[in-house]
Amino acid sequence: MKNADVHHPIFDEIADLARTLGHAHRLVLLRHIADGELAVEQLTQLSGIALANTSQHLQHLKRAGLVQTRRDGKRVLYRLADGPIENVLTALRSLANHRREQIRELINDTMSRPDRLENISREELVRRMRDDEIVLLDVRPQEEYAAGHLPGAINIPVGELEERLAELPREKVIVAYCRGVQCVLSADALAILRARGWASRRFEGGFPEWLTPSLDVDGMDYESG
Amino acid sequence: MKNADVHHPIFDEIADLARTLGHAHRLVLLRHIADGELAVEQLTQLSGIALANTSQHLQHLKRAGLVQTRRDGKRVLYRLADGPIENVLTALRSLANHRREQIRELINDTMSRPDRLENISREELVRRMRDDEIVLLDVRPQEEYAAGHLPGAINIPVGELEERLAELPREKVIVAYCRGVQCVLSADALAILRARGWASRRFEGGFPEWLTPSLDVDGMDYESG
DNA sequence: CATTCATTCAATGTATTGATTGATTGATAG
DNA sequence: CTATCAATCAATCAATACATTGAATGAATG
Repeated sequence: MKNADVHHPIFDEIADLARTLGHAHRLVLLRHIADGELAVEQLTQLSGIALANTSQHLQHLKRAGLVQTRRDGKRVLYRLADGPIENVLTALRSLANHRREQIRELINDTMSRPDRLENISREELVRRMRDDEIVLLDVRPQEEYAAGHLPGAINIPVGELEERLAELPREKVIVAYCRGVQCVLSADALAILRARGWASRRFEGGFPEWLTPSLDVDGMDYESG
Repeated sequence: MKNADVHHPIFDEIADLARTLGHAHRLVLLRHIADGELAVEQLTQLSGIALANTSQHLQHLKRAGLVQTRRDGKRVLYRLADGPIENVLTALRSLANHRREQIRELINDTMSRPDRLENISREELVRRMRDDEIVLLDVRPQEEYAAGHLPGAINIPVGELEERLAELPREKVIVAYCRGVQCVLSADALAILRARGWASRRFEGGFPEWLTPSLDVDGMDYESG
């Protein structure tokens, strides 16, 4: 027996639908439209999306059968199509909230035991990097990063951190590091990150500790083999 | 008052989630995983998706928090994460079904009055093209199409129609045309399209009628202005 | 500790998607 | 008929997403 039923075109149709919902602008537009019929320009004002762009997203929604239109003089009014559209939006929203809460718990775990757990050991670092639970953040100046850094680390100097927070994934724990124990860059970074709600920790030893594996590790050979 | 609350990051998070569901492969994988823990290779066999590709999609799902993993010997087992995931899938599926039914009604409308409505008038054609309800299909050979065709028409010669059906949108009525009343190409096309479940009609006059506006039109001037 | 198996990573090419700009269409008012 | 306003189209560019390939990792087995 082949697995023919699995390639059923319904999966493509559902995927198309989901992709249509896969853009914040379209979700915003849908939400407004759900409150009642609106013209394109009203929607641009409510949403702050540029006119032509709004029009394109609206037509995407129309193609997908999620909204319908009618003309009223010069204006084109958009309304929600019938069908269980709001169910889908509600379900998505509640799933997103569920995830948010889980992340919040993670943050609280970390923050309720502030200093004991602020530092992360090398073993935990390696393990959780492998399991993709954390993101390594190198907060040293760009030149130092270029000269060498921990594998997988992304580089955002502390000075630029505030404005580049968008580059960090919301659902992971951020582990910041800098030049080592005596360096305060990563501590500053933690302050910023925690103020903005990220779960964050510190790899205290920084780049130097990474280069000297024998300090607190038992039998792993990195460069000696 | 600004519309700041509208740019709430929750919209981005929901959009990310929706995009994750926006690919047929991931939906297929999710469906299988929902039946119980499965290893990557089992999933490749059930789904027919290439190994590395399966792995990538699975990791996409994991990043999005929809599945979780554990190791069992050499294998990595994927299971559904908790949270209202199945609600979302159910809601999406029922919305997709709703749309399917609407399309089916449309088809039945067309097919139950076969000959009366098989032909589409020029006015109806123009109006429904404008409202984006139909897709114009030119089934003549590629050279004739290149020499001139109706605005917006796509060209698929009848001979290639079977294998290129995927290029046609499922949710619109297909209007086929060819060289004119005495030409049977578009009639053949209709047979193929209807057998595959498309709502389809025929612009009987074909390309020639389009070029001679005065035949059955009242006051529109096309090339006489 | 070399081999094998399951999975993941990394790199590449290609296709899609989205934002932006300026031109165009459709409907109304003067 | 022309001017004006609302909306859409068309074209372009940058960014992203996917599939595919071959290499690399991690765990078990002999």
